[in-house]
Amino acid sequence: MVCGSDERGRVGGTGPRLAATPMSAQVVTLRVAVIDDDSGFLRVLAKRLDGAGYQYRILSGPVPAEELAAMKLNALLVDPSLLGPLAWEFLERVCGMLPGLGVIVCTQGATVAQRVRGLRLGADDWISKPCHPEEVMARIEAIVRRHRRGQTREDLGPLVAGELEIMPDRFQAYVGGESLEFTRREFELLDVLAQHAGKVLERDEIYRRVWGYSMIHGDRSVDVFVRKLRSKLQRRSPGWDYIHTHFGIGYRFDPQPLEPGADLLPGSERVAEGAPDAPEVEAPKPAIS
Amino acid sequence: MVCGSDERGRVGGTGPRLAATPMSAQVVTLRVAVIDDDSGFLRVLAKRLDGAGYQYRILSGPVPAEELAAMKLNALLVDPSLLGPLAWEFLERVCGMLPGLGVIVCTQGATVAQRVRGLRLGADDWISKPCHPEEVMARIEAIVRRHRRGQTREDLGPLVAGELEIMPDRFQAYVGGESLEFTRREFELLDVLAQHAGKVLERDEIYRRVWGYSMIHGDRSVDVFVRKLRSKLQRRSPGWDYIHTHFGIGYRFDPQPLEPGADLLPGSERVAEGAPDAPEVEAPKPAIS
DNA sequence: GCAGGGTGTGAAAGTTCTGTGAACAGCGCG
DNA sequence: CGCGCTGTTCACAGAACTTTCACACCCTGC
Repeated sequence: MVCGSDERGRVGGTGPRLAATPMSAQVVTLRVAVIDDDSGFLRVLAKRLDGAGYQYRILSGPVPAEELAAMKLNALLVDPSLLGPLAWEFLERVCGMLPGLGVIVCTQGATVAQRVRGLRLGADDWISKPCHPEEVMARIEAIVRRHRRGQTREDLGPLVAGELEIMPDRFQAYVGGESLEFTRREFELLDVLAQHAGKVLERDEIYRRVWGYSMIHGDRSVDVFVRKLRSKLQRRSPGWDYIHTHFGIGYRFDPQPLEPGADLLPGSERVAEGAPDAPEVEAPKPAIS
Repeated sequence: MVCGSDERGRVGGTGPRLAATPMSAQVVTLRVAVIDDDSGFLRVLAKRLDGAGYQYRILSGPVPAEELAAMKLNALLVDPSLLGPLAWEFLERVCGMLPGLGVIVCTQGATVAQRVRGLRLGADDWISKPCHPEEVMARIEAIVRRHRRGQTREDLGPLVAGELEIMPDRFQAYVGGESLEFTRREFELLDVLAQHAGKVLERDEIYRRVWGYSMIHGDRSVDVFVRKLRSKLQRRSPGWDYIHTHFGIGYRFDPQPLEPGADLLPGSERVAEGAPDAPEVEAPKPAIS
């Protein structure tokens, strides 16, 4: 059953929306962190960042990757020279944990080998000091732009699916005008799923889009929230199946009306498992759907 | 020459399959084009590109964006100095037209203003010559990696083979719009085979691509899964042979319609095949072919 | 034609994954 | 400070999937 749900579709809405940074700001406000301690460089750079209207934060020392994750950054500019010998480890850790973050190394006097290593560890760009702040800005923009590209465009218009109406601007979804009282995370999860309606999203992908960083192995948060969603959806919109499980992969949002009489169709009597004449080659295992 | 031999059913999509997810494909073959005429630079770069196993193409002059689009590239390395005054226009056009392409400018003696302009026009990186080829490689990788992140499998078009339609974004294959309910491994195996349609894949190679590591001697998993595939394929698409055995070697995916009269040969009297859903416990022994 | 190893098949045994209920921790609020 | 709400983590049972096994059968080489 290839989703016959044509009743999807954003209506209205315009500008792009970031997934990692669920801010609704129409104007693209980038969130940038700078790990550096060169006061002269910082001064001129800060001026440019202000001029561009970015939100930024200057950090003059190592910061745990978890903290960076909490900042919901778009880009990180870092001079590894003040991180000491742990710089490589830091870089690897940050890049691995925050695949959605643009990482730019900006330092003085690095060898080709060092630059290559940094880039291979996950850095997106490597700038050699001294450098012109405007070029730094342009590179930050290029990194962020590139990252956004390929990301599905999301717009802020309401999304209708089945009996459900998702309104991103209110962080809420409705059935028949009544709110389903989703919490923030629940809503974001639903929104992410609904934006990719019809497609199977892997757990890790879902996690990254909703939580903003990579899922650690064994985390069941996605499952738990899916249950919450299902529970609320089912209460307000029984008769529809919205979220389907794909074993070993993830979930797929695809509203489908449940046929009330589906189970009455053929011989109403339960075709017991012991049907003597059924060769039972391989029952059409009703995969979780 | 860039264009490889994957001129099969995959429709839509922007190039080779990615391994953004831990799915199949171990070897990621990037497709790169280089617009440059510096023979020395090209020589050493070509060596690196070969070493990395990339498919690439050297172009020594301007190429219309449409042509670049047709090459399904992952990245483009360009020296604007040989494009003359139209370089900026070219850059803007290419970047605007092919948002999925990573563009790296590599040229000699550019001013900060020029670099900034290039980056703002859409270039993803700007390298100053002279530069180390290894760094160029690392930057290409970084660009492509960055670009792939946050991307879903949406761009992977469906693959059509026989009556079968393989849809990577759903981890599922369909016949006549009906899902064959493949499990994850089954699907990955089918996908790997189908991507190399017509070619015989050795068991070990199949195993490595699907399971991700080397097969230990005596493992029959591939055989077992091939049986599952055949079973499901045969139920939904009788009349077609998809997977062929090559004794002592492995398997080959190659959809072939069965000729209705073919089974008249030996005494295999066909059980009524009228009902599509007939139990059909045992198909006429499929001669290994 | 025969022996030996490769392949098809069905089913049991073994793993991993998901649904679920509930405990636990952090936070803002009255 | 207790309370309600939210989000996270845990443990367990059942379901779904993989792997392993044994055996029949087929192919190839001698």
